[in-house]
Amino acid sequence: MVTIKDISKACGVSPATVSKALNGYSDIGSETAERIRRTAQEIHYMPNAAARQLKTNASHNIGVVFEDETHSGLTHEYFSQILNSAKNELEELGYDITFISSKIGGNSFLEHCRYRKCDGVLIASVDFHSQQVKELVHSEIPVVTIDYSFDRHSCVMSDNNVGTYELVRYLYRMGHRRIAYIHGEDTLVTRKRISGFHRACAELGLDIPYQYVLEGTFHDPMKSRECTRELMSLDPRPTAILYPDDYSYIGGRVELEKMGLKVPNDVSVAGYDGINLSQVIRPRLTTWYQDAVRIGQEAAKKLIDVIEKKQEAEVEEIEVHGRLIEGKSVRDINGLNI
Amino acid sequence: MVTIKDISKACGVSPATVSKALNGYSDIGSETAERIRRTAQEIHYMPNAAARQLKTNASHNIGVVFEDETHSGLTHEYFSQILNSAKNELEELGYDITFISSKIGGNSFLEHCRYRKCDGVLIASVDFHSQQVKELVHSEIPVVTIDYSFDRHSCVMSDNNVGTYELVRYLYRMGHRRIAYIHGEDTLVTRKRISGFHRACAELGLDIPYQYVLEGTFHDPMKSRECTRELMSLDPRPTAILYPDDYSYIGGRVELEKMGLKVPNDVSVAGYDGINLSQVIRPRLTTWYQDAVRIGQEAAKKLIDVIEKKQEAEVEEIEVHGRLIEGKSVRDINGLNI
DNA sequence: GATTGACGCGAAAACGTTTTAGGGATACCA
DNA sequence: TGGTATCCCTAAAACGTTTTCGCGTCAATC
Repeated sequence: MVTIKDISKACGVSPATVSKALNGYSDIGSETAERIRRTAQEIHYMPNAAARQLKTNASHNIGVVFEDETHSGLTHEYFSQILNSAKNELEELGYDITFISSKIGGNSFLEHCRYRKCDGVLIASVDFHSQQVKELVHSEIPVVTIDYSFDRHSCVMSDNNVGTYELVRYLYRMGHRRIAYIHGEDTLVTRKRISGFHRACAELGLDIPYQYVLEGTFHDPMKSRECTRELMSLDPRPTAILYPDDYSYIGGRVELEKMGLKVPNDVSVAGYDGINLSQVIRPRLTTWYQDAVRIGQEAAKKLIDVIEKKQEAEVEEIEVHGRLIEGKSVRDINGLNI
Repeated sequence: MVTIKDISKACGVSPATVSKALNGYSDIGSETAERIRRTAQEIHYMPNAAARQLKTNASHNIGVVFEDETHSGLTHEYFSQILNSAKNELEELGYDITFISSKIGGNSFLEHCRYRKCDGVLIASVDFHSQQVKELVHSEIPVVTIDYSFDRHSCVMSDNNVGTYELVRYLYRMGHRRIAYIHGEDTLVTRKRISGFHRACAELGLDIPYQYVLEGTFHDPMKSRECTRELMSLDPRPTAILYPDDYSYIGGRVELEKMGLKVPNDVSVAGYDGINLSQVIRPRLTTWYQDAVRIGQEAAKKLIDVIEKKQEAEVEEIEVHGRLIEGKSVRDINGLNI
């Protein structure tokens, strides 16, 4: 392995000088610095991350907490995209990422982070109420969360309130008045969405019966099949259903087919997320697109920001705007007597 | 930060003794060792990974090379599952994983690995012909590949030859004789599958016209739409189509619907992979299940094996068995005059 | 000619571990 | 008694960096 000493010998200077030259210190003569840099290139010098970390106490390593118990973290298109985009952004900034699990270097997220000396942590797709997560958030390590907000910590999420608000308004414009909503389990995101739902209903003067609003589960086709069946056995039936996410709709759809109902002729539907899949199935799904790529980027940038100017990087709740994707899954029933 | 010295002071022994006790060396008295371990627990000692790595030259860190240029790595269900399962297995064995990119610590995969001192590397879902990958494979770093095989290196893949072989036989049993095959781009996996296809055809005495075998692209619904259209405009039409993977079928399906053809009444189809999605759509897809979880596990175990007994860990090509998932997408046309 | 400041560089300590080589007890054997 | 084996433990060096502090040189200024 080629070290700083090899360069120092080759150039006839001290190791200290090499280190400084390579790190761009100003107290090294410009031609010396140039010579050192050239030599480093030539003999393929590669700094030793461990040694550097030992001295500087900075690992240039970002921990990522993704739920893996349910195995829904990495195989979840929305979260995968976020992770992928955060990863790209972090690499751009010179940081690696390490998956944090509670099994390594101790038995909690925090201990794993300490063991690897993560400069910061990104938390997403996880049970935010768990003791482990709380412990991590309240530790000395900079943290940015995605789709959840803790006091005194920055977070990134999409405009959930606006999303359902606009979806409802869209359905209304298409003539729908009996709008059902299967929402996700109780999380901050869900609460914002429900609030957007009610806000729109209030503004539009819609009086939605409580049976039309059901608690489902995110990313769970089976649960949404149940809910769909329940909704469609009400009298009167809803003319449109809002699903908690696109993937859940896939389940609901099976149930609708089973009942002999066609989308959108017999019932209109809309999803949430705007994953690729939703635009590949037929009819193309009308849905609210969450810009997962931007969410990942913003989270990464904010985290680095917090790490680098620790003292006072502004604590903020970054909202990433989504947009309506108009598919073919909502029927215009204006004028029809339904 | 609490170090080995704090323990040594608290216990009145030397740092060396602490280190040995904690690492289970046999030349430490049992009650001393016990006392040291207890103290370590009490004051929440956490070894410093960087310092340890600097001394031992082992990082307990595994590099993972996943393609991200096409962004199909992390959002690809099959590969995500492999990654997730490899990650779990590696964590079980005390290893962390780090995503390797060519942007950090130099400008190639190899340099990044060296910078982070990865003990080994897992390569999957990547252009195996690229210079970067070759350089990495031929370096001093232990490597295990997934779905591709290099000389003198172990690899893991599923029984691709058997997969298509059995699919064809299944279609044959269901009465199909005009079987079309859209395969993936030219890779080792594809070649094995094509060979399985022809082997079955030969055994069954099927004479498949060359127009029935088309080169598509893995995981690309659009490309498979094209191919589907091409196949269905042939005369005579195939009665069954084998797709390169489940996800690709989603595209083909749209084209079939557009042509007014129903699955499986008008045409039978089968996929490959057995991802969740394929069992959630209707009709449920008949497909060959690749055991991504086992693939990830085996790859992880093999890699650690190579790392730990470097000299002669057996070089092997590990084949993970899949199985047929019988959905509803293939019609039994025995006796029908088609 | 003396003083000062800027500039360019190096010595050495430090980060927290692991590991080698050996030292002091104690016990056992001849 | 002396030798030797066994057991427990330690001193100290080493891993490859970074960084503080100070030193020498040279030019400019008084």
